[in-house]
Amino acid sequence: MELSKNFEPQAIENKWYQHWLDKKYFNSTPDERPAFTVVIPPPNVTGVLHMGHTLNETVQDILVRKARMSGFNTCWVPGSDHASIATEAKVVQMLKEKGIDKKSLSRQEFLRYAFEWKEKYGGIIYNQIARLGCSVDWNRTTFTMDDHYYQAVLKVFVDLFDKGLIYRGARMINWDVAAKTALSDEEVEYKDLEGKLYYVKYFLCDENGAASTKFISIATQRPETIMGDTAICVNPNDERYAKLKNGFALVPLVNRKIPIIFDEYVDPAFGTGALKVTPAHDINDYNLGLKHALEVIDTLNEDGTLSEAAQIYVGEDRFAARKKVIAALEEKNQLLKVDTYQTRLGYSQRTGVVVEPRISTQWFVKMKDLAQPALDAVVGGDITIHPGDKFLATYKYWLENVKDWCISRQLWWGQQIPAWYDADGRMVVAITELEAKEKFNKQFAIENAQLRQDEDVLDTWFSSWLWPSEVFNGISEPGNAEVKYYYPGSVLVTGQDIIFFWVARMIMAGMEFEKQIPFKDVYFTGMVRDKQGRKMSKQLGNSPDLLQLIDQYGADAVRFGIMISSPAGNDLLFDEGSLEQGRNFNNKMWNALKLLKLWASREPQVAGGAEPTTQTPLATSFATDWFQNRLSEARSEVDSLMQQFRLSEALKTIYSLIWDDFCSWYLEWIKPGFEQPIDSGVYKKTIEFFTELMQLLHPYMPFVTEEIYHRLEERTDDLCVKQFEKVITADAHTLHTGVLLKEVITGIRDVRNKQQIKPKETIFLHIQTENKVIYESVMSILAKQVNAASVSFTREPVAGTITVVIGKDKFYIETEKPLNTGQQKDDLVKELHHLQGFLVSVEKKLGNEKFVQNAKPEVLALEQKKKADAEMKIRIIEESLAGL
RNA sequence: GGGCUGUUAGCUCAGUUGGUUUAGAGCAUCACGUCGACAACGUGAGGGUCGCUGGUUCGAACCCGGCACAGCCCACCA
Repeated sequence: MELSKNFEPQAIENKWYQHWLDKKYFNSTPDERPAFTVVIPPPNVTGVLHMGHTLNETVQDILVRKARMSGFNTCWVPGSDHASIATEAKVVQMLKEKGIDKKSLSRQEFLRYAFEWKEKYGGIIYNQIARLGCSVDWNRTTFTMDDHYYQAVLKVFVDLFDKGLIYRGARMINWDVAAKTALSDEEVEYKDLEGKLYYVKYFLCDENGAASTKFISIATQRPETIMGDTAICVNPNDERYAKLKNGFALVPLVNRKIPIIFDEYVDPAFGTGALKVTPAHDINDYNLGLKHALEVIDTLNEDGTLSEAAQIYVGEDRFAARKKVIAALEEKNQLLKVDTYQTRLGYSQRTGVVVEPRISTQWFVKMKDLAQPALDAVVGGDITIHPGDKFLATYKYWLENVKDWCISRQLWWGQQIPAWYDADGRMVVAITELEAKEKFNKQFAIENAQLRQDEDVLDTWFSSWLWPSEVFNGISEPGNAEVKYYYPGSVLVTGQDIIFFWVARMIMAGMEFEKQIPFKDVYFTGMVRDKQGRKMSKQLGNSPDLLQLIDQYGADAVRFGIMISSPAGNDLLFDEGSLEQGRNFNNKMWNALKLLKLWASREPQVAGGAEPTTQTPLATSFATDWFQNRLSEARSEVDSLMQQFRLSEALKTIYSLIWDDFCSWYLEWIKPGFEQPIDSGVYKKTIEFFTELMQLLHPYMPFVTEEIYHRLEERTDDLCVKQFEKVITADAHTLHTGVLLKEVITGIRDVRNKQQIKPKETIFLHIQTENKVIYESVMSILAKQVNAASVSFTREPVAGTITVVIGKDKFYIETEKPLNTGQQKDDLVKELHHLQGFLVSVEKKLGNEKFVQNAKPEVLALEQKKKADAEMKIRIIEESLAGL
């Protein structure tokens, strides 16, 4: 079959992916092999894969494929998350574009639209995962709103409620005014910015509310909330305000009388030392209000507009109202001054609006008891975090200081909270209405109660925390055969940004419901940024389209590019240049394949046949010997690196093994002469090496390796499931000879370059060495690689030549044209200076009595060897210089 | 405000318990090259007083203190 000039990924990717699917290589059922389980961090169902996912999925696929080829029964579960807020916002937007207002729909109608939307767009991410080559078990695709999953979430809710770990109550929570729902603390992102501090005049008054001309000045960031003020607070030790004891003041604009209270919470040094207390709209004020039994006046509606309670500017948005309040205060001469001020505001992670602290009745999970086992699992070492040093402290701190988790959301897209109320506000928690009625009967002796289910749904993370277990129906059918076999998972690969949202909570859920850790290792990938280090974002337009990249470079090149520049745990600066490098790597291997095919077409001789072989058997046998050992050496390096999750370094090792050792050295060493056939034994060995290389690389670049695997030889099996052989320990002596040979070749080529000897011009090489045996074994390789017409040994320096010194050996290069000894002399002098400097430092060390006394014997011996080597090299160079 | 991490070649990073020939790789750069796999290539080269500063040590990129800069996480001061 004719091979194309370059590797063409488009032509083979779909073919092989389909083939792997047809062969069911990715499908797993429990058997006698050990399981290697990975659950995908489920992306948002209506999302598209961004570069962060790409990195994540690639890392998982590498680990899974490697395990699959190493005797494990691998099971990688794909799926997606219903992402309640994000998806609901998209559906609401879609409806709006169609001219439909969410409010005009019933819950059922809305959910029908939402499921339609999910069916339409949910497939996009799965297609992208497949295009990337991910070896997921598609039969196990799970969605967090699948029936069994939905039931599992409800079951867990009821269970935790019965255990007293879920409660309902009015608390101050974070409110998203755009989505009109409560948020958890984790869903709020804080940003530092420059705000303004307004100093407002509050007139004092008597207990009847009669205004005085005296006033107290108060600093606030949020003048639009003053209508909700229910006190002014000062520090009891602040002498300036001591005379205000039992006093009152009037809220500006609305002239409501409020008490002046005293609490040490107030910092006299900040602002004016007096604080307006607005319990409905600030967490600190709320706590202060509780302590002093203050009235709560909520002046905001759920959408962030001012409520009736505000009395003025009712219905205006909070920020518009702020401007109006400021203007009104100014007009009444009650605005004293405005300062700029560094502050921090909380924004909703999903909708981006400024979050409003709001008192509201919500459902909460008590976290303290759940946190302890999750903490122990990681601190005790049952779960290992990679890179550990970086995240262990963060994880610990969060769990040790964890607060209760607000899990109710005022949305429709999600699992509806299984709490049931009757008209009198009595409540039970039960999965079905029928069960709820039974409970009502039991608890309240009410038969056939008229019940209404809680309108709210649960936080998305309240379903995703069950993921490692419920993808195997571990919650809905506890102890089933699959969950027993696959749980706990092997490794969880995810972004460090969801360590609290998801990782910590999965560990809690695992410990609570399975009584076992959910996975043994956690591997945190860094964040993908652009090459200038900026976050990827739609606004900057620096977030590439994955499918377009795959079309352009091929999936293997994308995987290569993202992995080669992805040091463990660090952020990754994404640069298309690295994809190019991946594409070039594909071509390099493709061309090596073409070379082998070229040799094959020249009818390889039968080894030991009648015809004389054209190669020096000794030389080719060294080449194959050497590469065999080099391969073993690299394989154990790769294994060790991968075990430490140093995937980028492992890839670099393989890359260099293939490009440098195999293509640049080995193939050149065994390359037959012009129009000569290759020795069949060497050819066979080479096919084996190439095969092993493809196997080693396959987890990283599955498509090109599978293709080459099948083109190297007719096969009935597939690389995808080819099991790794045991690594044989490499022979150090052979490896060392290889290193020496490369060094000699490079040294001589360097001289050729500097002397401007054309590649076609031959040289005569004379070797002066005490170790002839080594060079005899590689003589023909050496001759070919430096284009020497002859290689001979000598006991004496050869006049009229250029000398190259490698180790203890000298190489005299003789040519027919005159040589530039000036250049040679400069180089030798430079080298001499370097060695002399080095010698001085070694001698200094050895001359130091304390060193000789304290250093370990092997260190001392090494230093002495260094000294001897340096002295010898200096002597050799001096001799060479004398001969010039 | 508290905590964590980092600072090594133009860029991105290695450098494993302090000693392994006075610091390594990839990319980028430069020179030469179209030779029968490969110019998306080959051969070779140049490039770093390891952020600064004290200290420990016979010996420090590595250990300790201080400083500077960068990044991240956490925190209710109006």
